Amino acid sequence: MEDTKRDRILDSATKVIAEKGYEYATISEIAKEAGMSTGLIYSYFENKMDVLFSIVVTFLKDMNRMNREGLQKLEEPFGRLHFVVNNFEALLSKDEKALYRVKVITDARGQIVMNKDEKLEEKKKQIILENREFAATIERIVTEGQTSGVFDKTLEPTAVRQIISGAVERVIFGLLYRMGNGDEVKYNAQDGHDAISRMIDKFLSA
Amino acid sequence: MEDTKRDRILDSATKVIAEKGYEYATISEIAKEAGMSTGLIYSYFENKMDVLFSIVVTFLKDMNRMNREGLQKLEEPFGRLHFVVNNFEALLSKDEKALYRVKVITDARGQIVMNKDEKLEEKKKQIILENREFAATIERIVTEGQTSGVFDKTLEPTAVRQIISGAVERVIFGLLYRMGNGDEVKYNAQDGHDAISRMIDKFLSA
Amino acid sequence: MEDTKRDRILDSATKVIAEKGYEYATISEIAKEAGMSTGLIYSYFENKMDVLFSIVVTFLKDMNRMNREGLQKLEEPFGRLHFVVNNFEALLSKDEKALYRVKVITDARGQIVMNKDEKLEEKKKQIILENREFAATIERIVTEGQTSGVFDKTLEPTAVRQIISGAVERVIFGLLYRMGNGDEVKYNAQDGHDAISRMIDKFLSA
Amino acid sequence: MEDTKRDRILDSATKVIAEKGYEYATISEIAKEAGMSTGLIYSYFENKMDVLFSIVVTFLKDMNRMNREGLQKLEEPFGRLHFVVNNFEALLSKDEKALYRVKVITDARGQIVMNKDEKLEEKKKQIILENREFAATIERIVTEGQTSGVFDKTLEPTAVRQIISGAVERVIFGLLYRMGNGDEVKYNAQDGHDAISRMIDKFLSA
DNA sequence: TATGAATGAGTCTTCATTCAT
DNA sequence: CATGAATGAAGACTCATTCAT
Repeated sequence: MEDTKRDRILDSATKVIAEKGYEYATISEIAKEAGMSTGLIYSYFENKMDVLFSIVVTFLKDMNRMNREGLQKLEEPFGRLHFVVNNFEALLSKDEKALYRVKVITDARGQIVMNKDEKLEEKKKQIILENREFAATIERIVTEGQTSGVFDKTLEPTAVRQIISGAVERVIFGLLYRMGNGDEVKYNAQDGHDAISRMIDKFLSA
Repeated sequence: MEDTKRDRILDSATKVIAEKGYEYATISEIAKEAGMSTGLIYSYFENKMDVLFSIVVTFLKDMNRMNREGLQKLEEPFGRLHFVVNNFEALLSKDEKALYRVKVITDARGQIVMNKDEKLEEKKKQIILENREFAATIERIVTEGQTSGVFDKTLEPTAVRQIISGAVERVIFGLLYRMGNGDEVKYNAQDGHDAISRMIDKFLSA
Repeated sequence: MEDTKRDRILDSATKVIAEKGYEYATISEIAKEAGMSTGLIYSYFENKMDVLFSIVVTFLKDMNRMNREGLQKLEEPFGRLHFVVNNFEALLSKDEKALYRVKVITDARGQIVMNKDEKLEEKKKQIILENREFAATIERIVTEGQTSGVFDKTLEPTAVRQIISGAVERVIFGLLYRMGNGDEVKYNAQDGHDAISRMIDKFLSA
Repeated sequence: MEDTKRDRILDSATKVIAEKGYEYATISEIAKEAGMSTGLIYSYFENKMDVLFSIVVTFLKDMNRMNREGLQKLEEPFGRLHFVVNNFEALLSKDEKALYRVKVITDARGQIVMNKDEKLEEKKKQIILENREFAATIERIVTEGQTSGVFDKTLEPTAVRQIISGAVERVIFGLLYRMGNGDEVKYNAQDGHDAISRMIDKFLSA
């Protein structure tokens, strides 16, 4: 029951933050969206930023767990890399509302580094740890692929990681903001996925 | 002289916003950084968001102008695409402080769509227009490259555009935040640039 | 309970605005006077001007209601006119603090016309409507009195209305500012009332 | 030459203050209206309130001087009273722009009492003195009229003074604000003047 | 647990006033 | 004299956070 409520807060927060941005998302609107009072949020979270961090932690933990479990059964470097990217995409867009997460996670990136709040130090560490695991996962796959000769050996693994995650994030962003900043996109979810797969295949091939 | 002062505000704002994020960047800190009083900022800009928008407009205009001028002399699709990416990178990282712009421009993306301020409507339109020009420039190069048979014809141009700009942005971000979220990078500016070039070459080749 | 609090704000505001004038009355002083925090005022009112408008609306509504109710039982033109004036006086000076209202309402007159705030448009309309009702009430009494031959037929009703309300307002002002601008008065509330009554009787008699 | 400039400031200030109210009238707008820089205003006046006070002083001095000069030749109480009222009206509405003065003087009434500015103490005293002279002038006429049996002896002179000045002020206000608060008037300047004359005649007659 | 009224620190923004030129 | 750029104090308003009920 309690967990249900905590999740409801996280869901509402994800939606509201994605729509307005972290700064303009108010606790009272998140509470209203979750159908509860503002006060209750503070019995589940330390403060507003804790909510943001919690969304990120949850996302990262889910992703890393999925990767740990699935990668055990996969050997082939390209297959492994696609698996990771698929998980990332899946978590970011498994349902309509979850699409919001991309925005929230982007928003959070800046906040995490800046955070000075003592009470969130623990959660910050978790995020850093999970981030590191995710980063290491990709880098390991790349390095292994390079060692085994399937991947281009001249590529710097952390650069590859940034290129792939940046590309994925932006492709999803494009789907999220059809609204109009002048850079609308013309692909759908499937097209976006295909384009990324192709990019990975070609980019990394030796 | 006046323009110097306006530029000084824009520079300080870029720095402060990049460091703290738009929401936590206060006008008074921007003013202090620029070595002037808060009031003076308001004789150069309508309000805080106007400052943000102005940074973006300046950046986009510079970039589009550089593209318009340079692309005239280039014929080859890959050369043209690299030229555009180089300009983007150059503007984002030509000097130490300019690196901040990536962060600011990312921050601004959310604010632009949300903006309701009547007084900034004109500037918002400019941003949308410039965004559109940039988007169109890349898409045109892609389409032309596909028509002439040098580029992979199965790729959707707007998806290509998102992939490339997302990748570039993230690679630069990686340089900016060496600080520690758990996803530190191990490349330098040159390595990053090379990785992107290679990605583009391989990704788009027919 | 809530209404008590709203009323407390209105009372404090009336006092502070009367003492300092609308411009120099600060929300924080009104709050202090009401024994609450500044923030709370904003959960009862849109903004500072809303507070001012609300005082006026309340006053005008009370007055018009009293007139509607009492005038039904009165036939004689002079009696009717005195009744309206008595109500006006009574509302303006029924207790020590209420005397402040004269000043506030005078202050508000300028603000109402100037107001551009969309959110207060509705309240502004109410004020205009109530003002119109009050004006119409006096004018009707005058016209009826003229038709029945008791009032001087050469007088323009709206001019009569201005003369009477201006006179009443100033007589009360005189009581309010015993303080010293050089135009102190020597009458008390009863004398002032009598002088006005006499003026009305003589001025309007055919 | 200097006096011309000072007068121009006073004129512009009168207009702007009447249109926006003292609080919303900015020095920079007054300066623009007067066709000069903000700084120059400060070589003619101590500060913003000094400008307001100076308008009032000028008005009061003019009025009292006119009364002193003209009343010498008049004997009859009613004639003397009408003369004073005519002067008041004339100064307030001799030309289109001068009509603004009513609003300014009303605005000023509150400010004068409140004023704490040491530098304006002298001017404040002048205003009080001139106010006192004006008040005394009317009161003297009333008392004399009562003594000689032409005026109603039961009327308290200061109450009479308030009634008359309030009535005149409001009648002129009605002409000034045709704009719409719900209490529009239907008389013109001549009608208004006539109504007041009649009121005085009837009100004061023994 | 749950509520939401109440708090008040923190920011943007305005504008009277000054002063270097 | 005259300018208007520059200052910075002051105040409206927001909203995360608390806590009595």
